[in-house]
Amino acid sequence: MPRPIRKSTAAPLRPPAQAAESFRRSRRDRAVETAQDYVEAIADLTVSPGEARVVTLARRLGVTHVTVNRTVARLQRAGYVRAKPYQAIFLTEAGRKLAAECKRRHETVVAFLRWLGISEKIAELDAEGIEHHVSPETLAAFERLLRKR
Amino acid sequence: MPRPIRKSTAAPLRPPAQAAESFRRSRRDRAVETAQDYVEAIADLTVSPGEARVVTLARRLGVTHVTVNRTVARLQRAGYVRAKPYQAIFLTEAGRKLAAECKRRHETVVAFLRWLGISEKIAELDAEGIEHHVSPETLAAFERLLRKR
DNA sequence: CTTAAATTGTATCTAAAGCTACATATTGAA
DNA sequence: TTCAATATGTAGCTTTAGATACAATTTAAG
Repeated sequence: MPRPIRKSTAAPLRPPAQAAESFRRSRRDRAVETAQDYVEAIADLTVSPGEARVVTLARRLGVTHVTVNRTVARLQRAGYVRAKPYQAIFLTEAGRKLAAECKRRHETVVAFLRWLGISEKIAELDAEGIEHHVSPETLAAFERLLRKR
Repeated sequence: MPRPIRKSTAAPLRPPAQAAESFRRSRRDRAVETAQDYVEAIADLTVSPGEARVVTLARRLGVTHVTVNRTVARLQRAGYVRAKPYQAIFLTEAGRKLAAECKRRHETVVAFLRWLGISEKIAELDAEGIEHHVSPETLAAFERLLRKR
């Protein structure tokens, strides 16, 4: 009964494709977020308590050791970590580089939120979600503001 | 060979659990992000071109009509939309409310990024990812700054 | 040196979100 | 009114990320 409303027979293809771009990026981001969280946590744990083990990672990330296991295997395939059965997990050069970038970006986002007057706790919480979606341009804008504060 | 390094026999449980909180929230958020993107898109399309159809939504969100179909079914189970086979998709009262909240938040984030000097295009792109992770506190801080600009 | 506890690994399930390929329904135009 | 094009639906595959239950290994303590 109710017929679809269409502006023309030839459906518009350009404008919608452009509008979809931000959604696509947002989704694609999700695939690397986990990797970033893991390498950052591994880098932390390698400093203290001295090495990254499966259970320690699981506690830090709030998941079971099974999830950690599978994800670490994937990160190894992707070339970010080295891991052998029943041993500690180490970052590769690529992993260390990624971790450093993430750490810097995370700290910038937290500092920026703190500058806005957000409490330490909320800033940490929000940053964890936000940091993965901040473009270089926006990160630069954050840093600019923090410098001239 | 290499033995795990442990500070004490009784592994610390409190501090790590607290650290894991932000990761858990960030992950939990992901589950509702899709719902928010969909209801916002449906609300838009209901205004123009007049109704939300499966293909239109698919083009807007940059996915196939199959994905839209399955997700719309889930949103219906969740009580956000009404949808019957081969007909347009409508928001329920709950869906309209959620869409309005998302729209307002999205616009605030974009306006804030624009205020920081970010270009329209990048602001839109970043906002799409960031908006889902902005707490009420942080949103309020954005609005405060925009008011006294 | 044995053994209980902790850690790590494996098998298997679930759910979300993406896809292609194919089937069915609807619309609009000849 | 038929029919081709468009829209919608369905079947089945993939990946990611979570889980429980159970098996195997390692560590630490007696």
